[in-house]
Amino acid sequence: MSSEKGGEASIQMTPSKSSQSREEFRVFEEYLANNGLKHSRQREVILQYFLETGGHMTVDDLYRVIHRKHPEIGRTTIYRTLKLLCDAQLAESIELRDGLTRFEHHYKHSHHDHMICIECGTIIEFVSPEIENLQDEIAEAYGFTIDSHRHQIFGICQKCNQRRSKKKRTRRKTKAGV
Amino acid sequence: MSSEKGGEASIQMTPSKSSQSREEFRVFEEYLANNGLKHSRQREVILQYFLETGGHMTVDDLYRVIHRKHPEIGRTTIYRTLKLLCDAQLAESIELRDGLTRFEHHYKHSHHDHMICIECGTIIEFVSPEIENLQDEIAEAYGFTIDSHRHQIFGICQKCNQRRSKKKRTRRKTKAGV
DNA sequence: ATGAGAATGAAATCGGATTTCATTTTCATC
DNA sequence: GATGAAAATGAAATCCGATTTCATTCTCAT
Repeated sequence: MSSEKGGEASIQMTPSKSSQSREEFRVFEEYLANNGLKHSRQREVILQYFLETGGHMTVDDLYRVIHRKHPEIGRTTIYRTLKLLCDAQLAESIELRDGLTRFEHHYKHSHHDHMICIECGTIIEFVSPEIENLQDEIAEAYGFTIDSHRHQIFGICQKCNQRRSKKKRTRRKTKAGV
Repeated sequence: MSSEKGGEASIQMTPSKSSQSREEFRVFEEYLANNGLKHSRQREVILQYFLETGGHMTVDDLYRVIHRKHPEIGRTTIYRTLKLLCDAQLAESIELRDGLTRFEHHYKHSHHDHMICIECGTIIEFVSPEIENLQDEIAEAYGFTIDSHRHQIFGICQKCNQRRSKKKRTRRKTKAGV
């Protein structure tokens, strides 16, 4: 799950030049300027890697990836910068059940909830306007004003289901054979 | 929220004799017996207080309440016993956003989700079969087998809403007066 | 160039939860 | 009722993600 050596092919490790022109960088610059904060090389690098890597990264995931090329950037700065990115609405933090905070891309990403595979860790995003509506109705019935919510479904994803049933079939065959 | 001095009237501090006859004690005894575990005075006391106090207690809430009458019972034992109660299906742990684990009564309590007031901490339980159905449909569409879920709505409860609007009105009046 | 204020990063600290370990308690067996 | 093996206890140590501290470095308006 936490990409250590496996999924490197799918994750861009060396930010491409084109990413430099991403809107997100402008948004971040603006945010810093509007808040009397300063630009820094570290912040730029961290945003770069945050954008390049898939969503749902932990601080440590990101730290390990960045550390290879930028061993001078510390964990603390990554913690702080990710918090800044959240404040700037570029990132959003989510917490599943493992106690780790993960960071999603938030810029122009619409609201969604999560299904999490408890076997392989895959995170599937889903949206259900119907559920959101029911939620609003329930809140209203209680005189409750919604600020935010989290809706997480834990279970076994399709791939792991298939892997499991394959294994079971094999095991059964073996048993019968013996 | 965490009952330190305020809501004591509503929380039974000295377990009544009648609580001794609760079914939960039998379930616990059975669980212990079936798993080669031993009965202990501490475990009985902890279960007693767990049942007597309202749901959604943290380990520390429970520790403070128990400590007054039973200063010899340590936090560690409370941690361990609550875990046992979860294993025995008498309790269920939930985690909100404050990083603390809370324990609900689970015995013969049906599934529900939570609305949490971000002002006063009140936890409202709600059930929505419609949402559960939609959830199942979504999972099925993804070939996902649900193991469990958590659905938490954060916002302002009715009481706090009223308190707020009252304050606002007063403030407006004051401003106008000055 | 320069200086005030912000950013950095290593190390210390925080805090809830878990583990360790020496001691005590439980309970089946005699 | 005594006995001993196994479980339970609790204080202290440890874990671990996250935050804070603080001396140093960097940014950037002037």
